[in-house]
Amino acid sequence: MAEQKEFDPGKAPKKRLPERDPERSKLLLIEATLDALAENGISEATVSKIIARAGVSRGMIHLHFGSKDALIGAAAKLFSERYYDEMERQLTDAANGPTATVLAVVRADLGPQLMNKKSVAIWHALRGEAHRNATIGKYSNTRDRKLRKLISDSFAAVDTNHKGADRSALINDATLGTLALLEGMWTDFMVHPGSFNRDDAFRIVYRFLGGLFPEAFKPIHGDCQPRQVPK
Amino acid sequence: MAEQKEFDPGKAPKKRLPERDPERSKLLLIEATLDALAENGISEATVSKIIARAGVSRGMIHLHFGSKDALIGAAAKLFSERYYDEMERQLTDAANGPTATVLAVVRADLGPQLMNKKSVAIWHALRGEAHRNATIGKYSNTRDRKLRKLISDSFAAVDTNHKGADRSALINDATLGTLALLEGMWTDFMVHPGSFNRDDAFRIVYRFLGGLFPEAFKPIHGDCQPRQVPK
DNA sequence: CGCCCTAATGGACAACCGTCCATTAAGGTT
DNA sequence: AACCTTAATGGACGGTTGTCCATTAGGGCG
Repeated sequence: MAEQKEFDPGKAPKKRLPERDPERSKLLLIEATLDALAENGISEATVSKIIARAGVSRGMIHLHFGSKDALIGAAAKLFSERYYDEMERQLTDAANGPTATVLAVVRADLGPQLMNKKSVAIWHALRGEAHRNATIGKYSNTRDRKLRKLISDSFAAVDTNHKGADRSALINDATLGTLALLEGMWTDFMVHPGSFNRDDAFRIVYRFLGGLFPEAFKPIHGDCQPRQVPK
Repeated sequence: MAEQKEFDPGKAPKKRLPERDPERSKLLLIEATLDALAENGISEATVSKIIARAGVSRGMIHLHFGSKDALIGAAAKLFSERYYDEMERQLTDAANGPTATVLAVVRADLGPQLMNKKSVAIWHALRGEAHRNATIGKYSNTRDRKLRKLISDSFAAVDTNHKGADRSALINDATLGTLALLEGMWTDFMVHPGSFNRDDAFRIVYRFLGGLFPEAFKPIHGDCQPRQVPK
């Protein structure tokens, strides 16, 4: 099984790729793991299902990763890295000033490249196993910390009117609140994929920001709404 | 094991409870299931572990519930009912006016009776399996819908200044935003149980509410903070 | 070509999974 | 007492799990 090699028109016309490629095999397995997690949750992401998806033999997981848990850890690592890479890619597109940065983070997190059925399903599947697999916890925490610092610094640059304890409390509240709100939006998206609306979600976060920093995030009234979330 | 009957001083002095009690057995199994989910996640909540915790024999699950999935569904049902029962109990304590109701809901959801390590772990374990077990999805949606209606109605009563489309959008945003914020706080509590602070979480939600309804939820300044979260 | 290194295979393995059922026994009724 | 209903038991069952390893075979080098 799984030896189809795309499809074979006639007589193998351009067999240039090496038949043995450990890096490709690893990636195939990780990709298959993410697919399995997204589609069926952690309890269905078994060795048999994963190797069937990847189209490789049973021994590959032990050969390249040592164990299934290590494979899942590697999948969590790649997933986390891809999230942050895509986030950074979108930030360089529109990085002028702290206010724009915060809005760009929110817009990116709620956009279809980062928040979609597959990534949200993977995220929740991994969350449920984070306490059992140390690698998962490690990489979801890494992502979390990077994002936290990014927007915390932006809020610090936004807020130029306060001082002292008030100021640091406000920045901290804005950071934690924004992250919690986005986290909750991901859950909402997963639970109600049909009725969830990206623009509504963005507007809600914007209202939260406007409540904390009214000058930077001007209140919405009527048809003067912030730019729409992409797609 | 698990037949200790409290402790046995001498010669079984007061053997009054019936030896056979199907309701007690069911509850023992459900409780053991919730414990197993909280402690080890869904992948470790196996039949063997559950019956060992409950101290009953292997055949009980099939006898009383028909299958393991049905048992987990029953556990999800009880968990969900207990959440809402406790929520209502805390609401009757202080139910005067819509503003107070919303704050009571937030305070209750963030309080130690509802949001604690065990319940948060169970909640996330169940979330990950909701797509596979229809009963789980059913009961978590029921809870969600009841809570949504409760606070949505309260916001409608709070907001007496707007009208038309603006009004319904505001109420909807407040409802979705509050729920998402609370949901995100549960996740934050689970991921960072050490650094999470209930009062900070409450203040953040309060700031969100104050941003949307400034008259009902007066801005915080300095030492005039809203009442602390219990415990 | 023959040689070596190692990617890749796929079956063997014990351990465990969830389900089922023949059997035991508790507690009430006649 | 004998009898009936049914809660409870615990072992047996076929299937699947994740790990491991003896074997095969690809591809670069001498």
